Amino acid sequence: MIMEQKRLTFRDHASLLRLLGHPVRLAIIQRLAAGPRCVTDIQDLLEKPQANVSQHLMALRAHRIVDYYEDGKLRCYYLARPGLAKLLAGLPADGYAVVRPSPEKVRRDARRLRCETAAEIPRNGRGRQLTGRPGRLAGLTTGRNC
Amino acid sequence: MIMEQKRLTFRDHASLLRLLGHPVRLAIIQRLAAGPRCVTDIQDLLEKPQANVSQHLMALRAHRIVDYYEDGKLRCYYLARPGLAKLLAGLPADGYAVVRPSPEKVRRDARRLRCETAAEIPRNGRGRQLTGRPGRLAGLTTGRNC
DNA sequence: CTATCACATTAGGAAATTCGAATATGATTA
DNA sequence: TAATCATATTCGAATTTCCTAATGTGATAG
Repeated sequence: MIMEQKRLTFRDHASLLRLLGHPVRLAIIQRLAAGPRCVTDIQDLLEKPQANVSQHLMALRAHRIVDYYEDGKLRCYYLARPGLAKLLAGLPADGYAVVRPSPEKVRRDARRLRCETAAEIPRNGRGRQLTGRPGRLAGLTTGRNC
Repeated sequence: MIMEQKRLTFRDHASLLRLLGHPVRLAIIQRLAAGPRCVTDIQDLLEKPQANVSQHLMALRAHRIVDYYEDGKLRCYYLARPGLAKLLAGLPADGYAVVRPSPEKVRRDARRLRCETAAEIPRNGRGRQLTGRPGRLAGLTTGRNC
């Protein structure tokens, strides 16, 4: 089995997350996680108009989240990436824990990283300046540290 | 510690995923995963204009993905939900495995679920019909099974 | 062959997002 | 106090997303 490791960019991830970020599409994924379904059944379960469900399925198909086999005149959709669905199912439990670190530590760490940034960024001469920003740094404003 | 278990809907999940579904916001989260940062540093690292970074931070703040402490005239942003960032980091490895089940099994399972659907849905008389769909089912079309 | 079923596709407008430019604000420095 | 720095907010336009209505299509039933 040949694996293409395509080095995914933020853009790739973002478009996948945007795709998942729709209530109807999430509902479709949840239903399909329980087993394959034909389009009409999905419609009935979600109580959404046919064209709309079809469009969302098309979108999911385009990113290979789902796929289908034909069965007579039915199309049996199934999850092409079960791992993704499982990840989504676990999202609230893992992802929603809010943390409140001590202000002092946050401030200290931010200052330290700020100093490292000055070295990290190749602002010698003038690096790439894609946007019309002035480019502060190396002249670190307030003599707070470093 | 009191936990509000707010029973999250698809709508909630979707809006969170949409929020994460932007390359600049993902980049911000990645940077903050390495430690807290002030806004100017984030700007420099991402090479994006100030207003834009500020807007994205505002969006992330609104969903409590990030928060900040003040340090003089700086604002030190940090991840308020580290678990979410970790989940995002692991996303490509876990979520991208594509599966290809046998057509026969998919078709069989879809048929079986289709039959269960007929019982599951309370279409007696006429249930809620939010959308103007005709409402097939119980009259299962083709005598394929059940 | 004709009708119907299951689904896809197209077209258009409404709504939401995104971004840059300009402006505002509040702390700090001179 | 005036100037500046770090950041936020507002405004409007460009772009994208979403949905409904209408129509197209291929398989099957009659």
